[in-house]
Amino acid sequence: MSTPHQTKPTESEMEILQILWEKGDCTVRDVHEILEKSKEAGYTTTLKLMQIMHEKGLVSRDTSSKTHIYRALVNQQKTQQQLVSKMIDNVFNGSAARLVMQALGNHSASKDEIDSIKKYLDELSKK
Amino acid sequence: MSTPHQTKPTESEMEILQILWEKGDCTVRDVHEILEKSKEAGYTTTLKLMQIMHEKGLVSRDTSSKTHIYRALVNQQKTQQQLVSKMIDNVFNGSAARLVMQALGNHSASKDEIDSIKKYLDELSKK
DNA sequence: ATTTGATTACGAAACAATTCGTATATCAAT
DNA sequence: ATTGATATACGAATTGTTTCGTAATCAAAT
Repeated sequence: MSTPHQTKPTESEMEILQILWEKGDCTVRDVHEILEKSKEAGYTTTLKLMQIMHEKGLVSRDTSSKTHIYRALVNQQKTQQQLVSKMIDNVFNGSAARLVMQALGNHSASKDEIDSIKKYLDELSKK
Repeated sequence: MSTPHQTKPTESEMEILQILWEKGDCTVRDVHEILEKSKEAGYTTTLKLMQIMHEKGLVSRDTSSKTHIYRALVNQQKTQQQLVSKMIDNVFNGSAARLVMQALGNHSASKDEIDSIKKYLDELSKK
């Protein structure tokens, strides 16, 4: 019995998954309105993407009413893990530590974030 | 004066850049032989990829002898930063901390690695 | 000089991702 | 019933990536 090999979501698909993970059940319009804030896109483009995601099994779809309701089917943690692992391999030659430092070296991490990571590392060390 | 907008390398291009960053100057055959260890690929496929990378300005090419010599033109740190930033946005909703924890939560990080990250974080905090 | 082997050049096929126009269906308001 | 607004379905164009076959070129060995 083999796991049904989950194919890696594309960038556009990730944008949509983010929204579904946060909001839960969504119509195409729900998703599209959020997407529009950060991106130029036609409605039917978003629709088509979500239909394809359904074909791929990334999302479920409730078609009982005229307006379909979508929901993420793939797990957020698992998907993130999958993508991070790939990046560690493909970009950082297998070293998780180097990825971490690169991610933190940037301005992007705030003092609070750094503290919470420290705490997390302490937890890890204990084991 | 605008920066010459460096387009994000594809996965295959990253595989090749990794090799060039490590080895320095390489012929197509050099690269191909290393690539073959971890991947099925024809020689002309590798050649074509490197030619395209040259067109894109990712690598330089010395054609003074019959066998051309390639070298990475893009900076390793900058490229990694670019890809990590994109992933933080696209996969982790802008939170570097969450990416870091995801990367570390995995089996992958050893005790030594964790310690070196801690040290790094202390340096960061001081500023 | 000819052959052999390795190299680059070129083009095209195969595939995947993205975008959107147009057609069709449904429902609610008139 | 008709209209208008909104939804999905479908197909196709566009663009980017990957793959590789074939031809042309060159150099070394015979």
